[in-house]
Amino acid sequence: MNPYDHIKIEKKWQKIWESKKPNKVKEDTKKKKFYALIEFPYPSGSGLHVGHIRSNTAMDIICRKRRREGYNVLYPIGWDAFGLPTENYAIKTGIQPSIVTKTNTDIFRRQLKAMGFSFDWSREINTTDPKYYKWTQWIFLQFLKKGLAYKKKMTINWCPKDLIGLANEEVVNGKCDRCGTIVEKKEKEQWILAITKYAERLDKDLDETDFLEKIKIQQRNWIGKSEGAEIDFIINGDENKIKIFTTRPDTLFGVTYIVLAPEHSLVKKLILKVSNKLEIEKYISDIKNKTDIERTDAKTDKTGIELIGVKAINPANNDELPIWIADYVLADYGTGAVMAVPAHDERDHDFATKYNLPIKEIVLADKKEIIEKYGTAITKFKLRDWIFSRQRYWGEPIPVIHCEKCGVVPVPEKELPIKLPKVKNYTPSENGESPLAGIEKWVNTKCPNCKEKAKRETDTMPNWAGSSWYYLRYADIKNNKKFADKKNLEYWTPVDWYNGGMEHTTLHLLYSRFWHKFLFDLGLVPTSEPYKKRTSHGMILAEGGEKMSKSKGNVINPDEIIKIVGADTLRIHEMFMGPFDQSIIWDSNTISGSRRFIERVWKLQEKMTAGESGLSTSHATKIDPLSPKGQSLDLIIHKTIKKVSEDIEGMRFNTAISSMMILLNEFEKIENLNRDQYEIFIRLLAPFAPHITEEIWSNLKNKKSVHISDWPQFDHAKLVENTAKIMIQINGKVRGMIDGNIEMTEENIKKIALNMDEIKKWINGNEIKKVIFVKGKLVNFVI
RNA sequence: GCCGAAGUGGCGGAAUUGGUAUACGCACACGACUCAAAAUCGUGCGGGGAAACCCAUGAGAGUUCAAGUCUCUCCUUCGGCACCA
Repeated sequence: MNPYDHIKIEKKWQKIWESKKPNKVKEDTKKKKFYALIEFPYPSGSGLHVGHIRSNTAMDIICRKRRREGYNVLYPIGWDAFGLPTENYAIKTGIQPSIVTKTNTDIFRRQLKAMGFSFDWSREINTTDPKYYKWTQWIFLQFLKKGLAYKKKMTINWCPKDLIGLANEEVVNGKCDRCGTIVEKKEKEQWILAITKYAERLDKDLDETDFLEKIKIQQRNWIGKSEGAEIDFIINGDENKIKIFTTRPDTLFGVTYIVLAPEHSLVKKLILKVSNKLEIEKYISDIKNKTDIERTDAKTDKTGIELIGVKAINPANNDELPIWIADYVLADYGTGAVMAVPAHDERDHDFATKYNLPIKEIVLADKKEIIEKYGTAITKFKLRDWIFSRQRYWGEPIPVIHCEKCGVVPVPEKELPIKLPKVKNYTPSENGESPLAGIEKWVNTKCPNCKEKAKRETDTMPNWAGSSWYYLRYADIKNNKKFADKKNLEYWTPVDWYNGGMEHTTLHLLYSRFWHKFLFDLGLVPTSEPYKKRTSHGMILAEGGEKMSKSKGNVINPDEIIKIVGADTLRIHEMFMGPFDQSIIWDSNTISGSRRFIERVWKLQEKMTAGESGLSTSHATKIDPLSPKGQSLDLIIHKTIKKVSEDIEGMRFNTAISSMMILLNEFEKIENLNRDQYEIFIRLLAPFAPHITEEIWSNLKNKKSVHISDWPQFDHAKLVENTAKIMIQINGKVRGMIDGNIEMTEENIKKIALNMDEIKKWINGNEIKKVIFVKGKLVNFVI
């Protein structure tokens, strides 16, 4: 037997798979389909991350199992290649982003292939390919047509380092999600996608999905649905009314004052009537100078000022209420105005205490009645519309033209794609314009409508655009008439199982659900939800629990590990490390255990292939040896088949591997292992370690690949244990053990137990008050 | 503050869902092989105790014949949201 040479074996089979393309799939209506998806990677300059390997291996195992269960499995891969890091690298080095992307995807592709993942490489996509982003642009035009893409001058979150506008989802604790710089406010015309139009459905339709509960909860929190009522408060001696939003109309009788957000449009009008105009103006300008972090920090004291001279009237009891403006009321939620009920609401209470406002005991009213009499039932969401334009180069150009006469004119669909022109300087400008604005030849064009001189839009789309629909393109990547043919979509979609990171829950996952629903409404996709099931992997962290990053120099390079121990060992190691859904700290020292396991699997072949006739005879005589513990080996094997099968589906890869280790330990102890039994083991291990198992499988003179062999089925009959160790307990503590039969009766066991010295000792003449009997498990004497 | 997840050996972690706590692996110790080392194989490995036994699953109570698992109170860690009316 040759020593295990992972380099030779892995190269050999990868070459064969490369030429035979065993995982290339066709739409085959006779077969049940299984569409498995992992988040396509951003091809960064630091190469494949061990975290990619974790999630890709997990889904690879599931796919390999499903193929062998008869499914037609689509497991595709591509590149989400637009984005800032590539562009920043281009700025630094002067190398074109498209070239950087090519270099990086080549590296990623090589690394993924070296891991033996069973992707259908014939369906590889790249979001930066004009043939791909033609359709990203096309979908944008559909949004525009339906009025769901609009341009608006607004205060946006501006990252002064990246020189880019950010979506709400990209601002974390007032900082840029990408670089950590404190976000500034900037007035700018922006393209917006009206995701809020879909808020209700994005919330409700989660019910239909099989997403992990924590994912549903996080999305629901983010969408922030709350049901309540709008109630108008008349202003004394003024034709204007204050419309407030409340989730507790039943507390209307406890209202003691009204609060407007400082930015509320009514403030400008009411200020003309008040006696403290100057103070109010000063207050408002002070607020404007605060950053979001300063203003929204719940720990800082609430501030406010009364509009002296105007009063609002409570419609329920005609109380005259003071009107305040305060920073704790947000302009962009609800109506930007609240009715304050200090007896009920903690924030109102704090504020009332601070400013000596009355606190009135409340009697709860009938909610429905209040709404009927004084207001309108309404549902509000925290979700904001999606700021969709970026002032950068490396993204899809937004396909519209600005004409002085005709305004915003969509690029005619037949002119798509609007390709990114080559640029010399990728640096964005301080005034917030995309580098594209500097390319006059590209910018200056003709209006498709009136044929007069016009200018192209120079903003590009965010990196979330291409990933919002990529799973649809996999169904039909070569189509140049549609983003994907309906027939293909009907066969493959929805995605059956999508695994990805929790960090995308309120970004990519939400955005793509939104796009999908929009396309569904246009009749372009067959289902209203894109993904049936969504699971999530835990992150792999560097020592000390930190994120791995190039700048910290704590990145683990998979190439080195593959070279030293092999891809199969790395796969096993990452799956064995710990529970798949939990984050874990990388520890290179423990890989040796997985390598030892793989080597012992390799060595076990000797028992099979040793001797000239070893192979065929052991196949024929099927003896079922007993394990040293006296259990039938068949029983252990069938238990393992059950465990591995169930654990794969439940993503409990760590325990699946441990059960295979246990089986291997048994195999090693047994002299006359028969070939069928060993082959079952190899077939179970194959999804985890595809190279070594394929090699062993062929050494065992099997003609076809192990990866198309049937998935082992366990036999219920063989799972029945008839021997059992029966515990004898005294007061719930184990004091003895009987080797017995699972069918033994209570009387029988009692008789034996009461004769055992170690039991007699404990009973010692005490009265037996009660006996608990669990068949095949235990007898408990209560004394 | 609210929502969610989790606290088990020196370490990563198991535990048929209420029935032998610490599977599997790492590390460690001893032994075999070797001139020697590495690798490999074998044995041991929660704590206390000479033993009988006793004590241990973040802390404390409770339910139960029996609790890592169920209930309550509290503590800690990690994620998410956060002045959302």
